[in-house]
Amino acid sequence: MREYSRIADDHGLRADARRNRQRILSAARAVFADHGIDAPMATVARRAGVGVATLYRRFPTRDALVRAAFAQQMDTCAQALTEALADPDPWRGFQHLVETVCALQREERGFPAAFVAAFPHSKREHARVRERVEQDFTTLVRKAQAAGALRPDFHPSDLAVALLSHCGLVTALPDDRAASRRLVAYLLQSFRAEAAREPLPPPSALSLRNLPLAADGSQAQRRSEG
Amino acid sequence: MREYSRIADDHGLRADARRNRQRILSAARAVFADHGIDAPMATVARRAGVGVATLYRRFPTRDALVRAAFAQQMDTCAQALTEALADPDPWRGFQHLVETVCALQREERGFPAAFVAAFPHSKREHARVRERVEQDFTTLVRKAQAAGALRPDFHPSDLAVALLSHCGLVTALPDDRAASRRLVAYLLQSFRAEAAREPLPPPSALSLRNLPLAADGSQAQRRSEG
DNA sequence: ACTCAAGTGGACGATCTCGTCCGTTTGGCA
DNA sequence: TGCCAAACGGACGAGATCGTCCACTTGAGT
Repeated sequence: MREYSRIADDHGLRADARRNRQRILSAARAVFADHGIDAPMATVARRAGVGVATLYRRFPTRDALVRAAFAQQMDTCAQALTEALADPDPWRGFQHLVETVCALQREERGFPAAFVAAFPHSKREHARVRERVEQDFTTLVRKAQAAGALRPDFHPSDLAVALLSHCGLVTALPDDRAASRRLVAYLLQSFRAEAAREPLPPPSALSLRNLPLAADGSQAQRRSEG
Repeated sequence: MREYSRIADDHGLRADARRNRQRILSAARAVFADHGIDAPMATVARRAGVGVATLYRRFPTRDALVRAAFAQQMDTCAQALTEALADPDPWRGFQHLVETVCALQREERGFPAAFVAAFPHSKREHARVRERVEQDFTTLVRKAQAAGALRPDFHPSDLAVALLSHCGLVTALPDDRAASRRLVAYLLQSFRAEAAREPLPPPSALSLRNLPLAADGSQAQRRSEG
C-alpha cells in the first residue's frame, strides 16, 4: 500500500541538503496555507531559511513543490482506499474513505488548492498507479452496491464529483468546518441505496485516473519538460 | 423584484462613454471566461478596443469590474428567488431556484469565479438588500418544510453550502456539464424530506447575507477606499 | 459654428516575480 | 588533515502588471 508513493527522494543527498529539503517542504505547507498556492517562491525560501537557488534546485517548478509538499496527504488518501477495500463492511469502508479525504481537505489548509491544481496534470505519467486506484475504487463500489448499501446508479466518477465540489467549498470557506461536514453528510446520505427514489442524470465521463488520489506527489520533480 | 440591482449606471454619461462602458463589460465577460478572473486589465481594455485609462476611469478596481460584468447574472439569481416564492408548489420553487443558479454557474464560464470572489465582500454595503434575500429564502424554506417536501433539518445556510460547492466543481471542471448536473441532482434528492433518515451535523453559521445572490453587482465602483 | 467640460489613449515609472548565474562554503571520504 | 564535488545564497536581468499622468479629441448645449 505504501507503494502508492515514496515521500522521501532523499537518497544520495548530502546531509545538509536533505535537511534543507525538509525545511523547504515544511515552509511550503505553511506558506501555501497562509497565502495560497500562488505565493511567491521567494517567500517559501525565506520562510525555510534557504536561498531561492536552493529551492529551485530541489523543485524546478512550483508544481513540483506543491506535489512534494502534499505528498503525505496524498498518501493518506491512497491508504484510506486500501483500508476501505479491506473493511468487511463495504459501506463503512466507502464512508470512511470519503470522510477521510474530506477531513484532510478540511484540516490541511493548503491541500485543497493542491488537490484541484494537480487534477488536470494526468500526462500519462504514473498511469499504472492511477489505473490501480481506479480499479480498487470500482471494486469497492461494486461490493458496496452488491451489499445493498450504495445506490445502484452510483458511478465511480461520482467520487470525483463529490471530492472536487467539497474541495471548492473548503477553498471558498477555509474556516467553516461545519459547512464542510454538512456537505459530506448530505452527499453520503444521498449515496445510500434508500435515497435512490428518483433517477439521476447521466454520469460524468470523468475518470478517477485523473484524480490526484494516486499520490504521485513526490518525485514529480525530475521532469525536464522541454 | 427588479429592485435587487440596477445594471445601468449609465445616467449622466456622455453617449460615447456609455457605449464604451458596455463594450468594456462585454469584453470583460469574454476575457474572464477565457483567461480567468485574474486576466490583466490591459487585456480587457484591448479586447474592448479602449485604452486602459478608460477602463480604470469606469472601474477603478478589478473587483468593481467583475461585479459589474456579472451584475446581470446576479440579477437572474435574485429573480429566481422571487419566482420561487411566488410558486404555489414551494418545493418546485425551491428546486427551480437551485437549478437556475447552478445552471448559470455552469453555463457562464466566468461567473463561478466571480461568485466566490464576491463572497467575502459583505462590507455592510447593501445590507438591506442582503437581508431581504435572506428573509425571502428563509420564508421559502419554511413553506417547503411545512408542505412536507423539504427535510425539516434543512437550514437556510445549506443553500450557501450547495451553491459554493457546486461553484467549486464547475470551476475545477468548466467543461463537464454532466458532473455539475449530477451534483445538483444528488443534493436536491438529499434535501427531500424522505431522504432524512439520519441526523445531520450542526449547520454552518454562514449567513445568506454574505452570498452575492443579492446582486449588488453594478455601482460598486465609486468606492474611494483610502 | 463655437466652446469647453467630459472623455480618451497610450506612454511611463513603480512594483513584483521569475529563474539563472556565479563566487563562496561545507560535508564526507581518503 | 586535506581535497573537491556537492550544496549554498544572494544579486541580477528579463518580463509582466499595475495604476497614473497628461496632451489630445469629441459630444452636446448655445
